[in-house]
Amino acid sequence: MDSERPDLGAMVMRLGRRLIAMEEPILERHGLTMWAYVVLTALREGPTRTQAALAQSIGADKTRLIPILDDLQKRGLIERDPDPADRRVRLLGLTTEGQRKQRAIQSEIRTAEDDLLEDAADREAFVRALRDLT
Amino acid sequence: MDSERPDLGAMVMRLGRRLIAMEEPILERHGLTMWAYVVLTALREGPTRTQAALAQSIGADKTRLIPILDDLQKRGLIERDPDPADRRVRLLGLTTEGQRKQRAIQSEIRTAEDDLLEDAADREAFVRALRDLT
DNA sequence: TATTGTTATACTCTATAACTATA
DNA sequence: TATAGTTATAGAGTATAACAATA
Repeated sequence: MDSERPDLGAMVMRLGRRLIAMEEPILERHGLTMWAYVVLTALREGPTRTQAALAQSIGADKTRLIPILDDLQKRGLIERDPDPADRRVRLLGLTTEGQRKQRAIQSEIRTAEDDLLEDAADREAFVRALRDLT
Repeated sequence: MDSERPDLGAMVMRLGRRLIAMEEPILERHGLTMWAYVVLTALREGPTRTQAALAQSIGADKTRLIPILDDLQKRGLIERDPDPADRRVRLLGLTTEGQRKQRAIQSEIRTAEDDLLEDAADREAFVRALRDLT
């Protein structure tokens, strides 16, 4: 391994900030925050049974989720209904409109990512290694 | 490029958090915060002429730097003297002890990073691409 | 008047603790 | 009593604005 390179953490975090800066204008055009998009993307994998489970899966606190879910629900992007079997629990899922929106945003982000990766040799290997590590 | 993968930003940020979690115990053993270590590492590249320039080079606000520099100076890890040619300016550099400390920490971090990268195929390509992108 | 560094203040993000409703 | 969700509050981290020293 190359012995004279910046710390991995520093490089990765710098790239992360760059990617987020790239995504932000896209999200803003769609009127969503980063966390709201993260929620839509997590729900796309499949519906979630409790808000606490969703919070954990995206690395957020359950209390942080609430205003985000309020907004997404108000805008008709998610469903959030009490579980008839245990009315303490809220069943969460994407609406058709929510699915459409998530796909539209992700597609724009993918295009921008591919642009950015153009600069890198070994970009297929980069993405493979990234998947292995996460 | 693989069409069914998580967003690059999500993966990169997740890896970044993992790397930081890995570095934190090392830094704690040395009694330094992440930002203090970032400052030592930036100064290792060579002395800096103004605090504002240092702040910008590490992506921090100049006001955030001040308590960090206060602490590093008090502990004898950096020099911070008014420039005789323009006494508004503080010349910043590592002391011998500061250099020693930075090298010791970086070496420990490198060892831990190499452990973590073991899990990934294509790790040389990964690091190359990461350098290209940052 | 402009610039470097510093201090004081405000703002944003996040987590902790207390509360409501169900079980 | 225990748990899911919610609300209220407090803390950390960060940025903005005002200030002091020097040019």
